[in-house]
Amino acid sequence: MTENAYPRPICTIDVVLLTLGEDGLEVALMRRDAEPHAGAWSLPGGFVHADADRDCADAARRVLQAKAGIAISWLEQLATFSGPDRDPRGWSISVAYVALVPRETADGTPLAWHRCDSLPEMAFDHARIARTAVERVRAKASYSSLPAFLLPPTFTLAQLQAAYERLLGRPLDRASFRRRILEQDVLQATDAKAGGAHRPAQIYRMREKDLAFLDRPFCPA
Amino acid sequence: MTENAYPRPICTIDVVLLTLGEDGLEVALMRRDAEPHAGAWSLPGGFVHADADRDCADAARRVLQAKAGIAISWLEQLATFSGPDRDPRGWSISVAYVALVPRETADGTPLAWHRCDSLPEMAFDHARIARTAVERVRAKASYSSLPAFLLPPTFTLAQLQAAYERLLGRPLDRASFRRRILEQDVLQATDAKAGGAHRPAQIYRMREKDLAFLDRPFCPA
DNA sequence: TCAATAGTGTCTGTAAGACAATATACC
DNA sequence: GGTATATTGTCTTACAGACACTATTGA
Repeated sequence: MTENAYPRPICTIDVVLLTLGEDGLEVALMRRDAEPHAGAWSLPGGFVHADADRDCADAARRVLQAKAGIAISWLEQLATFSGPDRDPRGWSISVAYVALVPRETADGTPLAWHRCDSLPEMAFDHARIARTAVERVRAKASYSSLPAFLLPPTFTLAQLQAAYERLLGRPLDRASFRRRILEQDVLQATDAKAGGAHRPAQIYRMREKDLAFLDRPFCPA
Repeated sequence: MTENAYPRPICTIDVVLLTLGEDGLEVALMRRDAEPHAGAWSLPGGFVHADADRDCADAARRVLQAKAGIAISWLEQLATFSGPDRDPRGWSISVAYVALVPRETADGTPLAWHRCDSLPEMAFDHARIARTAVERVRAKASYSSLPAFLLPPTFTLAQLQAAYERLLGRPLDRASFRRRILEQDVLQATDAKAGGAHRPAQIYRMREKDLAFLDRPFCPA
């Protein structure tokens, strides 16, 4: 590796911020207010601030705080997209992140939420980035506790099962779901019960803050 | 996103080139011949060439061709590592890739191969990058056809099973392995048989060039 | 015929899916 | 008690793991 004789690429980060609506995943989009692609839909993103950001994930958190006013419960690096043509300003790199927020948090946000199965035209290669994120999240739903990060901090098993079902795109057996999830030891029963006009449900929270991997995944088929 | 008022980070790519030895995964390292960290072990890598590379993966392939003289059978983006301290020259980004080569290809290479379970001191954060790659490859072994990419284009079931076992770190039942792998329909029998002093084994090749995901993963435990 | 490895058949325990039965709340 | 949902129990089936058996080669 010799000293860099090459011009440095443009370096940005972009965030695919997702939440779960009635009809499946929704992504947060913004209208670009500057060129290039002014007026087009785009993912929240921006340049890395070398003086302030400790790394790219930190930049992603800063952008979410600035543009959506939220601190994120779950953030994961997705992939890095690069090439000479994706940004008209020149050879560029975008480090993309996926973030998940519960519906309630999403609704308190100035962002525009779009259903992921019918994305609008988007600036740069942002549509491709968003599709990659959706694939990743769906895949990860089958073998991890990821869907819990689309729910509020406490939830019932029925709510959790509904989140899995919407991500996996198929119904799950109630009894099997309960057995599998509970024996994974990722949930912790709280001392609260859900109200309502019927038998109240036990309310759970995640045992750990982090994503947990399931010993036995849900078959994606 | 406003016009970039910030200095652009240093942008490099690094490749964790892996092969499978008797005692498990081995990684290809080089001695750095320039500052910083001259003389230290490092991953093959380099700067992105904005005039020549179509994207970062292309840069990774170019580096492997130049430094190892090989065209790679499998290359996957691993993750991007970034921050102000990982490179003494300044705030930097490294897009890291994992590449797999069969033993025979590895041996025909000018690189130094080190066992992954006892890495030497390495330049930058390359040791961390290498560890992340090894984790990824081990995890992926349990639910995909990845181990086949550490073998020559054709192989016997016994060789494939041995590759899985070395990556998973535990023995697998011969009959179960055969059933599971064959019913996944990822292998294709050739018309050749392996020689040797015993009953010859059927020789297989991958049905597709790409990584295949298994319906039912091998339990990592 | 023996040694060594390849490939097949059978049994058993486990767990998932289906579904019925029971529990618990509010009305 | 009625209704709606939560939770538990039971049955059946599929399959992974264990392991024994058969097959095929060269020596």
